[in-house]
Amino acid sequence: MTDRYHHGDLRRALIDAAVEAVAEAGPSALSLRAVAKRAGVSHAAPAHHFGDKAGLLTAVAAEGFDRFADALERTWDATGDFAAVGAAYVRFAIDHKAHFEVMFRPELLHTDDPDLNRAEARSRAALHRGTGADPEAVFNVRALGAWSLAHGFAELLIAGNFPQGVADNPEAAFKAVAAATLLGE
Amino acid sequence: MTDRYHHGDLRRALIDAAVEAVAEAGPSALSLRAVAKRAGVSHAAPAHHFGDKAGLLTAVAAEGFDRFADALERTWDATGDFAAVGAAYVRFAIDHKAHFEVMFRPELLHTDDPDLNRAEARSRAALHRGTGADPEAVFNVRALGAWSLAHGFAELLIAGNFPQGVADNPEAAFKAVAAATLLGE
DNA sequence: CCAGCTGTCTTGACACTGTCAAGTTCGAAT
DNA sequence: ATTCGAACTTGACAGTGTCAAGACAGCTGG
Repeated sequence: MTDRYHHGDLRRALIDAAVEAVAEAGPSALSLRAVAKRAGVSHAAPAHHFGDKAGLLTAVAAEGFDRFADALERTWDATGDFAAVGAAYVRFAIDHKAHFEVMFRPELLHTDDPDLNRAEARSRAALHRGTGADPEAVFNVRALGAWSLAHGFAELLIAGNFPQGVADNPEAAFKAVAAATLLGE
Repeated sequence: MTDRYHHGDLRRALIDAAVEAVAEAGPSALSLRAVAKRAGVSHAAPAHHFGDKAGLLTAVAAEGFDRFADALERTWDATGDFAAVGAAYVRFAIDHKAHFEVMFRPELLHTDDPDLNRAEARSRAALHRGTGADPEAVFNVRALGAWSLAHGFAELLIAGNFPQGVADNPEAAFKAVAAATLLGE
């Protein structure tokens, strides 16, 4: 039924396939040929859309940063609470593990990709807002601290460094940690 | 002069070569054959000592955790101050970027390796001590918070997500961040 | 002194990888 | 109706990890 040529939205299908593959075995084990097979196309089809392997991962990362920004903005608008934004940070890392594992790994990406940079900037702005920092300041210690706390928590958690109790309810655990460590207003 | 067989301490030489290679291009770009060439041996020599690629990276990670524990213990003994331990955490990530990039990436390692587990436990104990947490408690929010803060700061820094001012003097920046965000005693 | 054994390293092979060049197919514009 | 260009395939190449087999060195017991 489907033509061999002109798939329709192969770009989309390849990104989805890549996300699945990354979710299963991590970014370093990703194979372009396996992604192509998963999408039912020839082994060189990905290169046509993304240039090379880093190009495909860059597209995944860009999509990740966009959804990330969405999630952060959404919970900030709904709660206006930093701890909630931090919990959303952690939740995103778990629910979109594949995206997250790629987003902060510049050696796998084309860091000058305009789409990636745009999505990155969105996330950065959302984060800045969520930490209550002055968006004009280039160097805000409160913002760096809040970002570090949420990011470190997320990284350590998805790498399996935290005890079972944390993994069972990560958002609550993060809120407890934030309350116990962060300075008040 | 050098025999082709019985190198002397090939295991050591291979680990060093691997560390150099990782430092240059990251763990995912590591090639066993390139490591072998760097050490001046045949392409299959690494497999004999480490089994496979993950085995070599596991050895690197274990060495990393040992040096990491050393550094943390040293600064805790010298200062007794958490912020100093956190700064040492960050300093280690910078000075031993290659080791650090491998240590927290379980999908690249043999996570059941006894040597790795021993070194990991050493680091964990040193960290626990450095955060002033009860070593018996399995779930200490203060310890998790301090660990997350230092780890997140280190990860974001070496991934290039922080402004230039932070990279210029990372230890001072971390201490400032810790002072501005962490609750007091 | 020397036979055999064990661990160290090499050689050769295999299937798989990313990337490139060339070819094929199809939709659309002219 | 023809040309044109984008989408995708096919085929090739060098490089990869891993495995089996072989070559070598040094020790161990006679």
